[in-house]
Amino acid sequence: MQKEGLSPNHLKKAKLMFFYTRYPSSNMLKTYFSDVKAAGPCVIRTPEMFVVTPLHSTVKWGYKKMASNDCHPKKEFNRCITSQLIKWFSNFREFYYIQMEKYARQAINDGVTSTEELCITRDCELYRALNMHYNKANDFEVPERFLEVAQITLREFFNAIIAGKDVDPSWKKAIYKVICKLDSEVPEIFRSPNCLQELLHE
DNA sequence: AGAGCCCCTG
DNA sequence: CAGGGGCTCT
Repeated sequence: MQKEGLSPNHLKKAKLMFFYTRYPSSNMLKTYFSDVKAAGPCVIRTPEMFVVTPLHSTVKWGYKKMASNDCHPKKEFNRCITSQLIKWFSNFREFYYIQMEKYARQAINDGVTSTEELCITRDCELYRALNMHYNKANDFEVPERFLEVAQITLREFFNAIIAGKDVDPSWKKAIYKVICKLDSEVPEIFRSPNCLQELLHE
């Protein structure tokens, strides 16, 4: 019997999925986490349902109105789950990009001048940091494609910094725009509720 | 309005 | 990772 809400295993699964997709759509997430269920009616603790006093923000009033017109605990639950998954990937990206920038600056400080010198291999420091974060148990075979994307990302940061683009507060936006195009298909196995067992035991 | 993303915090 | 504010786009 699967417990309600997102479990530690779901988190682990999400992290492995990050190796394929950095920017999953909410619809995609819904299909890959369709096994997440609500335990029962009205157990969902969303901000909408907590709002009782209209003494504060108008935004909360809007939520309350929404809840009264459309009070479907199930839908509220799914909405909540989806946004939590979206949040997870947002956090994943944050870590990812922070590592990339750090490593790129470090390379520059170390005297690297050519982007050709920056390669992501399975034994390099950056890869180990990423693997430690998304695949801590190291029981999953990280797809080669991820290494390519990571390398592209690293070089993107490197070139931007070398070109002095980091003086612009929003200089990373351009990089994000490039990276979001590099998502690959997530293997079908991930749709299975028991994908972790299937993935890690082969 | 609502969904998302990012940034900064804790 | 979760919270919360700010900004964008639909």
